Amino acid sequence: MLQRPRGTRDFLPAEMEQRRSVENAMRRIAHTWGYREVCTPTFEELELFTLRSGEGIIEEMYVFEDKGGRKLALRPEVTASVLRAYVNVGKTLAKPLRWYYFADCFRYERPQKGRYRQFWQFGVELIGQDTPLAEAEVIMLAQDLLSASGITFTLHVGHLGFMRALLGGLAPEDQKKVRILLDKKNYDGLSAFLSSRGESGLSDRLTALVECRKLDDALAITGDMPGKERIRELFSILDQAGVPYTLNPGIARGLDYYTGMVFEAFAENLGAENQVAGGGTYRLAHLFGGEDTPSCGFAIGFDRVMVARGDIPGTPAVRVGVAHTPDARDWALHVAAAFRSAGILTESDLSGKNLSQQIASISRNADFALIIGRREQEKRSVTLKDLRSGTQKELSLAQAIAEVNGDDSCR
RNA sequence: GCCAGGGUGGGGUAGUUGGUUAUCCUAGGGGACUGUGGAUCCCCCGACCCGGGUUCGAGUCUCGGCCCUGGCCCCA
Repeated sequence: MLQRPRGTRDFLPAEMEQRRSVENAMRRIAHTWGYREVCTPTFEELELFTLRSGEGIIEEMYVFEDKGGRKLALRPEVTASVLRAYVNVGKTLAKPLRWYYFADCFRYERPQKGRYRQFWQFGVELIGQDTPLAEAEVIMLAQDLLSASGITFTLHVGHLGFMRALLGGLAPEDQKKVRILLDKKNYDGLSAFLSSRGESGLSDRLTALVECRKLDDALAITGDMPGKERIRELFSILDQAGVPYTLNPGIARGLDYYTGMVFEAFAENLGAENQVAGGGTYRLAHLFGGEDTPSCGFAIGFDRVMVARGDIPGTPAVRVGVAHTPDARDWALHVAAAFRSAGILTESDLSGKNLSQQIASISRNADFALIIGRREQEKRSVTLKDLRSGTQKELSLAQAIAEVNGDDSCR
């Protein structure tokens, strides 16, 4: 038997309904913040991604050549595409741009819990505004979106300025090594490494900074630093707005294109892959041939949100099944059409079996049965049977629709 | 790429020291039954992940691969 490709999934209706319900909740939230959807190609020129992240990522991408010999890649994330689109077709729009996307991405990695080779991201980019308020808005929107998804999570907010203030004296290569050691909490290794660079005093200050959870303490460690007032303002906005965040000066996000604020969100009960969102302030547009443009954004790992959320049964729509005798087919079709026009989920029995069997079949998954036989057809009426109470009555079409809709609104 | 544990009908399972036609539940389909309920009866569908090896004989032992689940690495 043919198997689906490794790291991909099939979603059956029950799961798709849950996914769509969360997706729609996120869309609604983004909409109320004034963010509008964009859609970019599923595949892009390979260079778009190597420009952003270096040649190393080719190993972890789906890369292919098309029939014209172009080097292409399935998108491993969407931010690069969105910024490319901005440079290509969006740069004359009035700033700031508030954009969001919901898109599947592809990475060639070892699948595990919350990690698949095809996965979905819900992301937001705020382009062309470089203020603490803009950064705060993006964080608050992330908070709003994750809350709406129904998961419990913690939000960690940091700023690259802290670490830069301490590491400024080191060569870029050494800075990277330090960040990796810090990220792994390998403090002995860190201390040894910094001693070898004649910076032994830095080690304690760095570890203190990474563990630090109060802004004043962090600033005390870094001393005077560029952008200090701006950082104060950002966190003051978050405090004023009551955003439940944890200060985490240790977030490095490992990437060179982040320029200031960075944040991550972690969900419970997700195992090793518990990060459900990440983002920050960055600059990318100039890499793709545009003007240097400040941007801020994040992506939510939609599949991880769904795993963290667990099964939350939705309220099923009221369902109506239509049973009919062969001589009443035309009236039955008319009745079904009228119910659907009224917005009611209406399934016609297609089997042509006798009424008894049709009703038996309908009663397995519907709330009401409509029974349409010659009697009803002649009187232009319907027999509506409430399958939960077992009661039934013969009604006009309009009355029956009102009855079912009334029941629906009580749910 | 690395480590560990797994893989028997669609789902869940039994399968003894290797030994008939692989068990049971459930789901699905069909029939009996043409104006009223999920019933009943009968029938059907459908599995040992794939390939090599050992053996008279492999679901069972062995090797390789694939896939799944955790974890490591990575994480744009």
